[in-house]
Amino acid sequence: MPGVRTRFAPSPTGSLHVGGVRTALFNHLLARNTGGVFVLRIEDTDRERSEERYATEIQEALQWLGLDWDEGPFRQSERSELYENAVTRLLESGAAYRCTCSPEELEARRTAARAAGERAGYDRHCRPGVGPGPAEGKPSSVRFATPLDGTVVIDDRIRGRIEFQTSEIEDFVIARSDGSPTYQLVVTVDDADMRISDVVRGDDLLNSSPKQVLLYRALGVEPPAFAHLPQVLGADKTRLSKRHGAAAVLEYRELGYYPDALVNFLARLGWAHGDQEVFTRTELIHAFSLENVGKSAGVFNAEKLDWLNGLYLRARSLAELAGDLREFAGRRRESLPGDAAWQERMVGTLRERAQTLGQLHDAARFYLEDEIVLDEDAARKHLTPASADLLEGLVAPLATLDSWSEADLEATFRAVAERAGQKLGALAQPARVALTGRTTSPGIFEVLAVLGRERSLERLGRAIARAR
RNA sequence: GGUCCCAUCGUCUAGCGGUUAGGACGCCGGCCUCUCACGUCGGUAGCGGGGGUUCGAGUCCCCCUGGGACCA
Repeated sequence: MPGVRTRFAPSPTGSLHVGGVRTALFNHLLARNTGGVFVLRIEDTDRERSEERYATEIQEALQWLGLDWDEGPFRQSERSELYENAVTRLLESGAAYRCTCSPEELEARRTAARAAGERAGYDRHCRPGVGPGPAEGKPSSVRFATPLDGTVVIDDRIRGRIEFQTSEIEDFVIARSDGSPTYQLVVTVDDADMRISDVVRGDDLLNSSPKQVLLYRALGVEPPAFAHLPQVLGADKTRLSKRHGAAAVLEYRELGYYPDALVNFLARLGWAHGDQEVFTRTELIHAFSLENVGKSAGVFNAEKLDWLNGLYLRARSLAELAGDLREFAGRRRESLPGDAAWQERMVGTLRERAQTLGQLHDAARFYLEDEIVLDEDAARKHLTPASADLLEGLVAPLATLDSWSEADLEATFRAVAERAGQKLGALAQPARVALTGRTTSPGIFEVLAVLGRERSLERLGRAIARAR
């Protein structure tokens, strides 16, 4: 069996979105688990809508996700000669013919046909031996001469056998009157030229597969195997677009998601391996198979991605996580104060409460900035005259505490609370608001320990003043 | 309009004729506890409908319904 060769062929007409990434991922996994080759091809034949910045962005996104390719990126815009040759060959072999019908003529006959209750497709007016033939001296497009009868069978690796009657396939255009080749032609010529063995793509292209098979035959090339992936939908079950929160993949980087988490999540959207939810890259590569890809469209479940990302985040060592946060803050054009050791202690107190680096960074604000943001509701509830007295009782013992350790801090709190005849919570909550500005935070002793004595006492003092 | 595809908890899914229909996210509750979270234990919730085939259908076949894609 010749080696597996898969490809990902995006058009640079917009940012790469998560649906596209999943297509790329499945192609990548299929190539990797068979020891095959993964090809990247930029389908930039549409000069009007293609933009270089998107071509660049797509590659950056794939690299960020670790979806490395073995060949390419090939550019269709640099391969026109190949397409022109193919059109010429098809014309010469009689598999295609010139058509001089103008858009107006086509539209008129189409309307008439529909009124007469007939098929709306091209009427084969210019096809030799069928219609009157092309007119002289008019601009011509090139159409494929679809066999008048017969069937095309797609043995889809996900959906099984799908049969198309060629009589239902009209004589589609393969080259426009300006000579530019159409999608059907270009894709087929490239896939054939690049010896793609498995075309894995979205099921929105399912209906164009029989046309491509016909082209392969006419070109004298054995068609590849096909696998049509179900769509990825937004929460409202419509196609993914900008409206669905983060659509562009690189936005997930800006939000602080891990590429491995996103890949893990996307792999499980439409594919399953028993009950397993969490996969390393290696496991993914070994476990993946097209046969286990589902057929129905799937909704992008953002909460599940968050959960998974939290798992990946918590699996990082403190040193790694501190490094991740430094890099992330840098991306936001901010930097972290303190040395690496202090940063590690800080993220250690926060990581169980964050699912993304963005959340981690936001939650770290009271550590990072001198001025805390005081939540008004929290202050009203916890910074009262009564709690001011309680907090006051903390000041002297903390100021003279021998070691600023979590254990000693806790002992001090418990002693102060007990002397006041209060539970620990009655003291801890006001202290939390005083130190962090909020009612929820890491453990109060951890917070004190990381903040340090000076900053802690200063914040306590200010809170007491405000509470009175 | 034509062709094609799809259909198990709210969501992602396991299931490949015999299961108390399993797991995960979410949600609800218990435990842990200085708050929140993490963790842990438990709970809620599903085979779209109708016909067949079969001793027996979530599973196989047909129809309907409902989604969707492409072409026009």
